[in-house]
Amino acid sequence: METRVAIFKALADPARLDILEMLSPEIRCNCHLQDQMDLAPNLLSYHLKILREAGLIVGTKRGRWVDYALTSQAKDLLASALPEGLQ
Amino acid sequence: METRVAIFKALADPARLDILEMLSPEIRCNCHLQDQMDLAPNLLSYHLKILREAGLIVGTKRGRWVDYALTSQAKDLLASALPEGLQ
DNA sequence: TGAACAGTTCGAATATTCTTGAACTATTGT
DNA sequence: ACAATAGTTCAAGAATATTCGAACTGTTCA
Repeated sequence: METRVAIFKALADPARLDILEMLSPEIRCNCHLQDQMDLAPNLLSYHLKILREAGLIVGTKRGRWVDYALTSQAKDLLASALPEGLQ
Repeated sequence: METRVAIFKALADPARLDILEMLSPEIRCNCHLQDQMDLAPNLLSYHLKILREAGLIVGTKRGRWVDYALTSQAKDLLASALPEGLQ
C-alpha cells in the first residue's frame, strides 16, 4: 500500500510530471533536464530522487553526468497501483 | 496542468485509495464507507471532497444520506493525466 | 415542534512536503 | 595537484495538507 501511495505522490507535482514527459520515451542526462526546466540544480535532484524512490525512473552515471530513464517496470507499477475501477 | 496534479494528489492517500476501491464499481452511501473505514465522519467528508474536486467521484443526496460513485469520466480523466510514457 | 441522526464545514493544531542556500563528492582538464 | 564543473546531500524555513474538535445544515420520526 505504501508503494501505491508513493507512486501517486511522485506524480502529484508539476515539475515531476514535466520530468516524466521528457523521459517519455527518451533517456535524458540530468544536464538536459537542467537546461529545459528552470529549476535550481538541487531542486531538480530532489525531484529526481522522489521519482527514483517510487521506482519510476533510474539514473546511471556517465562520467560527470547522470542519464535518467523510465524504469522498465514503471508502467506496470503504475497499473497495479491504480484502484480497480480506474484501470 | 493543475487538473493533472489534483488527480494524482487525490490518489496519493491511503484512505482515498480505499474509498475508490469501495466505489469500484459499486455505488456506496457515505454511511457504508463510514462503517468500513474507521475514520471520523468529518475526516471522511474531507477525503470525499478532495476526490469530488478532482472529478473522480460524485455524490448525490438521498434523504439523510449521500450516495457516492465514480464519475463516468474518472477513467478518461486519469488516462489523460498520465504522462505519455506511462499510459 | 423538537429530538435524533447523517453528513458537512470551520478554525486551529499538527504533520508533511517543497524550497532555499550552503557544503559536499566525484569527475574532468590543465 | 589544482581549479572548474555536474550533481547530490543537508539543515532550515516557508508553504501545503492532514487531523481534531466543535459548530452547523438538513432530514426523519415521534
